[in-house]
Amino acid sequence: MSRTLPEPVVESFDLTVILSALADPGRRTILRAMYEAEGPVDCATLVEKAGLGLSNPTISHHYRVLREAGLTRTVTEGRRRIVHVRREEVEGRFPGLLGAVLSASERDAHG
Amino acid sequence: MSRTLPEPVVESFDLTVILSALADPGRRTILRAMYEAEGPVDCATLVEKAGLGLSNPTISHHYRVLREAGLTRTVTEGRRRIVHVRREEVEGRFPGLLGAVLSASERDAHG
DNA sequence: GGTGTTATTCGATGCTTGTCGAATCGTCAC
DNA sequence: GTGACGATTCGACAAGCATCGAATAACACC
Repeated sequence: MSRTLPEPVVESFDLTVILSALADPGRRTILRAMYEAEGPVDCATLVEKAGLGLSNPTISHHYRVLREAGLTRTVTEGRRRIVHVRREEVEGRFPGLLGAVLSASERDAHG
Repeated sequence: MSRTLPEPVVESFDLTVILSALADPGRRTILRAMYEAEGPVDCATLVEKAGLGLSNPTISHHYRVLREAGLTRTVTEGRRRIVHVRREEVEGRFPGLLGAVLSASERDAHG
């Protein structure tokens, strides 16, 4: 069976939590890779694509932070985790925020 | 004499530092008050306007974080500190970012 | 110079965070 | 079942951060 991991509803998004999540360069790299991939991707592929030199526990931790902030959705699919960015919801709640941060992340030297 | 307190040049802005600075609700409140005030304001007036219940050392610390991130400029003027947001510079480096965060901050329950 | 004002620095404290190794869990394939 | 795989959880650690009270600094004004 596939199930969606715990995540906040859009009404309870907290800007402090979201910005804290975005304040980490590793998480921004993950998020950008997820954003550029069109449609859902599994974690392993994404991590490889992002190419950050972090251990699995750390990456798993970052996925959780992003998800609990409301930025991403994770669905279990067999032993994979399929992830994607909750674009419309984030955009509806905080218009322009995600786009601005991600394009800023491209310009920034450290991602 | 009036002098400008240490601040980074726009080329060395670091997105991680900027987002970390923006991730604190107190700092966002200060920044929003500074942004809404047209033209430079002194710290005392601004703090009163912002109305956050924090001690002076803490507020001073927040001013410093904002300044060292490159978001604000502080100029000493007698015993006052005149502050303002470095709008054009931030906008030139990370377009849309500041506006998105500040308008998000207005929508957010916790600032 | 002495005094009050404005803001910073110092030192301490408690909390949070990023990171990892080891152990664990759920799932698929054989 | 047994093993391998993908990912999470647990426990720990060092680093960073927000906060405050007390002390300090810079300045204006009489």
